[in-house]
Amino acid sequence: MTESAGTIDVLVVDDDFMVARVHRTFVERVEPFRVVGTAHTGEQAIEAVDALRPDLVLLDLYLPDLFGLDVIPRLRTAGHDCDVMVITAAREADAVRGAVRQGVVDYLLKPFDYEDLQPRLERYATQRGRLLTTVVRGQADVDRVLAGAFAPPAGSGLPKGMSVETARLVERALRGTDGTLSAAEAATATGISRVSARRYLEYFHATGNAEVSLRYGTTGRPERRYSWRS
Amino acid sequence: MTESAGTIDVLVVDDDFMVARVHRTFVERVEPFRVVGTAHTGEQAIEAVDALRPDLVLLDLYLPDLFGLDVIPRLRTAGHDCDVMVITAAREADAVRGAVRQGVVDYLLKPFDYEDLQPRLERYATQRGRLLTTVVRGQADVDRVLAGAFAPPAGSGLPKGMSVETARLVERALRGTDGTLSAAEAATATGISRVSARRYLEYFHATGNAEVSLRYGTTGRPERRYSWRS
DNA sequence: GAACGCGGCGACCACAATGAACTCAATCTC
DNA sequence: GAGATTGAGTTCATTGTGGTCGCCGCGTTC
Repeated sequence: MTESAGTIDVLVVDDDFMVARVHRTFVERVEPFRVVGTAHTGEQAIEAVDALRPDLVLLDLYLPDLFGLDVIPRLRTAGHDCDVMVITAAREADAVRGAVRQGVVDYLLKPFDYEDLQPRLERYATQRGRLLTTVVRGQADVDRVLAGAFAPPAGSGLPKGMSVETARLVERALRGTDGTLSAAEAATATGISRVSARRYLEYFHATGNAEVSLRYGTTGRPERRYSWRS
Repeated sequence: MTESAGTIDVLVVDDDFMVARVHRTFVERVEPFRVVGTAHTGEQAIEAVDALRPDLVLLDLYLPDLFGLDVIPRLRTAGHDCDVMVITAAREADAVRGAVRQGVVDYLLKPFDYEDLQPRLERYATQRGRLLTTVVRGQADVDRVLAGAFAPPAGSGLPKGMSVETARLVERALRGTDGTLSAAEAATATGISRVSARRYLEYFHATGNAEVSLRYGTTGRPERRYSWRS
């Protein structure tokens, strides 16, 4: 929802007016984030989420009226599916555990610099972009979402050093054969080198599109045989 | 490793009576888990958590009265800090994303075997034990908690000379048999050589995942027989 | 048109599994 | 009880594949 065409709307929650202001300027220096509002109490935060529908809430835990973590279930009950990033001085292990249990996307300790916040926002942005295009075919895809790891191709999400054309070529070769293919066989089948074939096959394995099994019996190192997964 | 404390109380939630029964037996086969109750609807689940105070809830998403994910904020609002592991046939990307946003500890797709559930429960148990003894001194500790939430692929730190695939193969063979296996039997069962089989079995023994007993009586050197340990 | 970035390739090194040869600790034979 | 027997544990050179490094051609940019 809220497909604000790329931008990520942020609500800043901190009881200290000056601190909230600093957070705001920090966030707005990072693309494609945009601060749509500020709140200074838990109740204000809930109202603000209701009104502004942000994608992400930067949440302090020490608020005058509520403990920050108690704000989150209130949001969920109200049907909001925004993400939450905790920014707080709270170092209690219980607070961190509770935050993880509530599914916060990150937990940043005060005091912090712009250099601390910026990479975390960027990590969130890329991770968010991946999730929005994820297709769940099996357990491997689910595990990838949980681990926050790579996403399936789904277009141009290929890592550097790989091209869509070659990927399609290898994919077709792998689909074409009954049974399994080794890296060398895939190479001769596609006409590309063994090294490249192996790189793409291993990529398919990492993304969960291919399954790999080892064949023993011959002397020498065992052979990795790949098969496409539906 | 890490038998930090007592048992972990589990509530099983599934609308299908038979399925809930199966989950129950699966869970009780894993130390130190104990099933303290079963629920078949969302409302039942909430009442059961209220009454039984479990540490972990195995939650199906397709429930007759509520969507499973809507159960979680109800629990949080009621002040329960139990963990949730989703076990469902729901493959919608929205369901997975929503589950992550709610902070579930794992998400397992049906149908599944005991061999699928068991390592996930064990991972949860060790992670839980680790969290309970964590002291937060700085950002690095917080990051470790966040990363460790899902990170370890359950056995990635193998020594040189061994491969994860072969390790998994031997592990499955060892788990599969009732009773015990010798190195030679494991070799024929897996299709690898006796030497390799023994190397992995001995590794499992060294890491505490397998128990070893000697069998005498036959002429010749006594035989080391391995059995898997939970 | 020179400099740069990117993807594929050949060559080389590392590695995991193998099987033969060897060692070892039990039982068997006398 | 000493030595032969036996079958499992242990070592090691061999081997063919996995994996990496740097080069090269090609398209793109300034």
